Amino acid sequence: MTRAATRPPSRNTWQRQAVLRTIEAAGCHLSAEEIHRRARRAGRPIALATVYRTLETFLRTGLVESAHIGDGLVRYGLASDHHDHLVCLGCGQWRPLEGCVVPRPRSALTRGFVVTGHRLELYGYCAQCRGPQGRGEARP
Amino acid sequence: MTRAATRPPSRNTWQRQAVLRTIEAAGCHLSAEEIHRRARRAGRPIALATVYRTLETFLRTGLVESAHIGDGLVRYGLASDHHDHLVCLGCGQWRPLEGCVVPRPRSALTRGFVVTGHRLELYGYCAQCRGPQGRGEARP
DNA sequence: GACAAAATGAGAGCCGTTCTCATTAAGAGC
DNA sequence: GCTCTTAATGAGAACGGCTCTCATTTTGTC
Ligand SMILES: [Mn+2]
Ligand SMILES: [Mn+2]
Ligand SMILES: [Zn+2]
Ligand SMILES: [Zn+2]
Repeated sequence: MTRAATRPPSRNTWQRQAVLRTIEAAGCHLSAEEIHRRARRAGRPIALATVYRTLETFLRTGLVESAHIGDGLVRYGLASDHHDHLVCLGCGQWRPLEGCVVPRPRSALTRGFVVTGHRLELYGYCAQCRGPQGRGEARP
Repeated sequence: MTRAATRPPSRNTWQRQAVLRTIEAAGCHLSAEEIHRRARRAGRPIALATVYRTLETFLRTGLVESAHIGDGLVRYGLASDHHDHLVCLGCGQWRPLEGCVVPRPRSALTRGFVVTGHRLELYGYCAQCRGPQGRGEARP
């Protein structure tokens, strides 16, 4: 028989390094295709499927976090200490907010429910999308 | 020339009634396909595209609200006053919380960003899933 | 009832994501 | 360094939720 499983299989490929570097370099969460495009531009041509697989791996590891904004794209970013997010309804930008805005809810409200965490997205419009005089079409 | 536009065009079809009745009858938010299935089972065969179009119309009207849970499906439910949600990491239950827990964020934190709304999910475990001794697998 | 156009049905098309499988190459062991 | 096992990759097909197209039906108005 062959060798028994020892540790979680994980190989250090340049593709994984490229994906991680791309995510680190970005100031906000990126879609898979955007990560693909940037990683590709910054180095060797990597396959889109590899990007997806790598992101999946990083999610399992806890290295990155993912989020659905509502436009059909999943965004990926470095997982760090807890923080809430600002989401621009104009351009879809997904950016971290400094710290946490949510107070511990009074247990009277959560009857029987033990709260272990939360996820908050603040919706609105960034400076560019609000524009000079403040245009901004609402997206429900 | 023809008559000028007077009011927002909206016709009262049995399909729209069926979709609304289905959503009202459900105690929770449903996916478009689930609404399609139920409406269909409860009456005449309605087209999936019609369900989507009707939901879009209801969203514009403000009759229904939509939400992404994170599994790639959009869920639709009756729009009511704003409320946050409790999500059980054990059973996936998604239930409304009385009122809103989120304070207006200090503008110092949101530099240049105009906040128009938010979405908050409190994660944790419901009474059943906490159980007698408190089992409960985490969902990232 | 006649009419204009909103709304529908059926299915093709779109697009982000996942899967398949032949090929490559990372890491363990020598 | 070389060999070997198999994790990982690349290329493209497949998948699935959603949207679009267009001929046809139906609504609301006159
Ligand atoms: Mn984040
Ligand atoms: Mn709700
Ligand atoms: Zn913006
Ligand atoms: Zn539960």
